[in-house]
Amino acid sequence: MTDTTTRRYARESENESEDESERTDDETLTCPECSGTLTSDAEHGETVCEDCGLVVEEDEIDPGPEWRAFDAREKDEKSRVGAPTTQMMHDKGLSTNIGWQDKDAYGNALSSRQREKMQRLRTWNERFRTRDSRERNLKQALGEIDRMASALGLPENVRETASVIYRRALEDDLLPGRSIEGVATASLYAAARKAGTPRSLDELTQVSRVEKDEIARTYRYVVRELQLEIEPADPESYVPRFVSDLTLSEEVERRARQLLGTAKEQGVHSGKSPVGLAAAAVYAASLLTNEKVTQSEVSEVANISEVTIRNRYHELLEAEEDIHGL
DNA sequence: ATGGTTTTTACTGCGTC
DNA sequence: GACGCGGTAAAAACCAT
Repeated sequence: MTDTTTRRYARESENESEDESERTDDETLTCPECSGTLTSDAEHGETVCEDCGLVVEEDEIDPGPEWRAFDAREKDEKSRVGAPTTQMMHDKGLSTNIGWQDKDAYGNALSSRQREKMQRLRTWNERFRTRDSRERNLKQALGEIDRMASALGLPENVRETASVIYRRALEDDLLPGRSIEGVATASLYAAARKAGTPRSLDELTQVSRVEKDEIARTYRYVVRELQLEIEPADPESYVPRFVSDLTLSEEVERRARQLLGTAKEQGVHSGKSPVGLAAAAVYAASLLTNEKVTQSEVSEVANISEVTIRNRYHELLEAEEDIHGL
């Protein structure tokens, strides 16, 4: 479950991508406390920082099987159940599905009489499955979330989180007076930020059927009502995306993070838009590493004005100098 | 609504290829 | 002459009050 977690923000450069071989299915993240590497441990249901031991998430449920199978035949023999539950389907994937093939459990064709019966059952089952408005509501919203998430290239776990948020909004009766679309978009926006793979409101607006103002308004509302704790986006979380969109090296990414780090220590960053800071850091880093990109290129991928980049990157470089001046 | 802050828009001047 | 860059002033957007 924990393997499709947040996008991987490569921050290593010392250990030359060697020791990856052992646990390739564990995506690496960084610890919020000491920025060490996080390791997810499905058996204990925890995500732990290797350096400081901080347990980031507890009590995750491992929906996988408790047995191991070494080939397809064993898997067939040991498996007793269907697919794991998922928040991404409106009924968590738990409802009954009647197969479309007119075959019985042994694969034999059904008599015409039985076929008619099955057809009626299918109809009724479908009606019950999506009967009350809540379920239909959810169905539509989750579809939207899925659509927007893939348009924005957001990983599956973000969609799951968005689904959970939406579900809670629905349960707390936050929907009346607000559009399904709006709440769905707001949920996704919140989920992306929470997962450390933020997308700007502008980006959300591009894929949503709802106006920017409404998204922002609904987002604030949902966050307040559900008491979601979402810190302001960390500029660093935008860096990898910009770097890769501009096809720059790891080195640039490292420098950019470093610049943002010192800027943070100096407190230069408060009140400024995280996106602007990230863009400026990437630009400044590209200068420092002789992999120059133009301001307009950066402004393009970051959706930020060149003026802002200029202002910010001066401040970043000043902060850097002040540190060295000590 | 209001005022303070930040970002954007638009424009200008300078140096380089 | 086009392009990249820096700077500025005024407008627009944003946020807390």
